[in-house]
Amino acid sequence: MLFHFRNKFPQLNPFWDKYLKYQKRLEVPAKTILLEEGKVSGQYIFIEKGCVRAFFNNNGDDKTVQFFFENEGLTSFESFINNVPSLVTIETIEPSIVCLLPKQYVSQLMDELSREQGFVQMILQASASRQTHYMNEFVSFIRDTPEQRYQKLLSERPHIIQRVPQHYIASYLGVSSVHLSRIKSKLAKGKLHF
Amino acid sequence: MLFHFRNKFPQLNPFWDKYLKYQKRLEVPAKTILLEEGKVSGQYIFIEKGCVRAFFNNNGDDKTVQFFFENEGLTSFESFINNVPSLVTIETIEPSIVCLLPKQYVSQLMDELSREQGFVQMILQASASRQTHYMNEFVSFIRDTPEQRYQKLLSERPHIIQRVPQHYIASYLGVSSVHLSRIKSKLAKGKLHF
DNA sequence: ACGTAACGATAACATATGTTATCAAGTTCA
DNA sequence: TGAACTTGATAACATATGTTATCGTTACGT
Repeated sequence: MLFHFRNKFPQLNPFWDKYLKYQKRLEVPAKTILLEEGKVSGQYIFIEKGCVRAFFNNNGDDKTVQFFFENEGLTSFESFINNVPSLVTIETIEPSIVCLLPKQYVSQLMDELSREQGFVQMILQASASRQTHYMNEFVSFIRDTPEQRYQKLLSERPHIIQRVPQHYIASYLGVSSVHLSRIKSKLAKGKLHF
Repeated sequence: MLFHFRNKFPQLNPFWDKYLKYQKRLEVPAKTILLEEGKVSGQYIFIEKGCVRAFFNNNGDDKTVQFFFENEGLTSFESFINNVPSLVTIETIEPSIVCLLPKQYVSQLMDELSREQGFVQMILQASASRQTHYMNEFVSFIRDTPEQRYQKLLSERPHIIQRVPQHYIASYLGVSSVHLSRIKSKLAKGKLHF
């Protein structure tokens, strides 16, 4: 969220910069859990290098909700703001370097910013955008077949398919990894018209 | 959104009340479209009587996203805030009485409120809650079978099943109306163990 | 360097769900 | 009142997707 703001409202950069020094820079291996489902989020996470996913657990298998890459920031927003247990686990996919900013500083920063002109408008817009994003994901999930969703991913966000193991992508698309294999092989055959 | 705020922050009631007089009260039949997919939302909708649904269209058939009843307020949030085309259509299900507050007044009200202490916190919390709601819907959509989702609806929000035609419920659950019939008949049989 | 785990493809089978068509009951409206 | 529409159930069939198991390849830790 924070970084999202930063990109969209560069005039506020001085405020962000004041808090850079409170970030804890951490080098972690793949499959490191940064926030566990059911725990309250206590820090804002910025990805300097690597990638992570957010997922929730269902019995043994899990469903991936979103992927994040370099220069993106994230947290379990609702958990962070409302002090409630997070619905998702956040876990690194690759060995990564992350910067963590404890919640107390984020709150301080928010307080400071809230006295700036136009901040409410900014918050509202950012919230609305985030909501649009989730809504679009949801709509696509319902409207499109897994095959269409895979093709969209392939054309619109190919870096995900390149970097993320296939079973995570399968769980993101909402199918079993076996079925994703089927989809891929079907698409591959479609191209071999010689 | 507005009414949601009102319930949660009664100390701000005086502000809301100032704008009541700008609301346009409208009596409309069932199947009246209050906001069309693709159009920009220009007003906040409050339901005095009746019920409405939000849905998006896919080819001919549509997918219901949410139901709203008496004393609830709604708008296509992202469209309203960011002046972008709405992803959903909003339509009455029953003959209803709705109150519409044009966007300009909502903006004015927001400006006024934004000077109040704690408003930013309130906005953030409300955004986070809304996000949690959609996330929960999404999670349930993925995690639960249509049958489980129907049973949840039955136990947690029975008024929906009582008042809303079955094919809307089917589209909300993400199945065909035929399949919802199957689910219902299966559940009915399960109860007849004599 | 070796053993183990992770990853991905494929086959065979089971199940869930969609589609189309038909029928019956209830509602609405001219 | 009667015709048209809405709502809901059911059957028959087609398709999509899940599950389990097997196999080969690659990556990784000790």
